[in-house]
Amino acid sequence: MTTRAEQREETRERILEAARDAFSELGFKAASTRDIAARANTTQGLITYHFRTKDELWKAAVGGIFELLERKLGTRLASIEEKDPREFAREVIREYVRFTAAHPELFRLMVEQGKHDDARTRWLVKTHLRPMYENVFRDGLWAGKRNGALAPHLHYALAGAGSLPFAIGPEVRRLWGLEPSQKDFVEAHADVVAKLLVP
Amino acid sequence: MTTRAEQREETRERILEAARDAFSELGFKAASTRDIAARANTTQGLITYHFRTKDELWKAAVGGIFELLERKLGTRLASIEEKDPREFAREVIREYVRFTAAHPELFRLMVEQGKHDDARTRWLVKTHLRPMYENVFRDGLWAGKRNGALAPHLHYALAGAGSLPFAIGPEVRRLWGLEPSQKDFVEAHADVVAKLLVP
DNA sequence: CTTTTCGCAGTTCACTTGACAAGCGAAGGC
DNA sequence: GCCTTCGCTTGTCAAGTGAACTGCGAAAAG
Repeated sequence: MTTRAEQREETRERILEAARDAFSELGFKAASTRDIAARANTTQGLITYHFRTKDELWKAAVGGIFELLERKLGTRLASIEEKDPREFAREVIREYVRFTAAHPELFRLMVEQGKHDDARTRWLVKTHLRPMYENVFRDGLWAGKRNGALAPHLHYALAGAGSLPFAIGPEVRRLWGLEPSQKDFVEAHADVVAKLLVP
Repeated sequence: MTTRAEQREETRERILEAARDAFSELGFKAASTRDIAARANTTQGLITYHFRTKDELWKAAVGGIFELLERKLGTRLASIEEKDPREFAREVIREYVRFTAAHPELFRLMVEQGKHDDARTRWLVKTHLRPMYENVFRDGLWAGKRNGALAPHLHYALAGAGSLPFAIGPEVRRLWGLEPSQKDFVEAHADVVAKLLVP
């Protein structure tokens, strides 16, 4: 016995999850609302009903990812207990790598949107990227480090080095015959990146 | 006074350049042949005439980028003269970063295609990524280094860390107010990445 | 029990997409 | 100089595309 409100919320969430998959896989334009509806086991008309336009569906879907990220990554970083500051920094970086390994959609979306300078990018930066940078990175990851002008370079070095092999998993499999989702690979990559950034 | 063969080659090249822009900006599916035609100042029918299908146009366009890359990057790396092996390695990495800064399409295409495991990805790996990796990276960049199992991790760390801020220029501008195409930024980033990878 | 609400599927509409076919007109072979 | 070749434009087609507008049936409200 599900009430109407529950039912509504459940289908909305089903559509959002399908949209997250489709948008991060294909990009905004190439992902069709009919494809998303099919992945969510419903029809295209329902998407219009719940989200009015494709643009609002995108915002809701992407917003969902980032909220999840900020929650999960935030609590993970807070749970690290380590006295040696350098080893602490390394473990924070390892946690970040483990995270992007489990959620490659984030990096895909960042690259996909960061290429353009449209309304969606502006919305993404203002609503999620800037707050996430300020909370998670500046006040969490780099907390205490006064690296000043080097900050942006280290920021993108970490994001790029840590996320790339997981974002392009199919290519890694084809080119190296390795399975980037396997725990061995994730841990090895996390350790390499951590030791590169904190020697 | 242009001969027919010259004219033909010139328009083909104009279309290919427009296709390179469009494909790396929008991805394969979202880049329409009509848009590409408009960028090249012609009509859509002409693309079908010269390349038959969108897929063959993509192969020709992408192939062109990689050929340019292999030539340019290869000669750049060969021109470095430096006795100290560690400083040599750093300078090689700096050259690589300068290169991706000037050609962000490469990284965009890699991420765009590396997400999928379709016929295009297989073609890309077999025709360009594997040869390029073997010639430029294994026998050029990492030449002599026996890093064994670490090779793939260092490979993606360099590619990701070195290329990301240039691939997502618009985001860098919005988020940090920096201009990643400026020489200062490129050199600073090249130096940071070089010193991270070769301490 | 009656009436209203509303989550949802089906259909339609204007428009874009890749591919193709027909025709034009000038360059090039004879 | 005539006629063939061929680079190129235009028109057309079927298959999608996003958005809107139905109508129904069951849950909720009275």
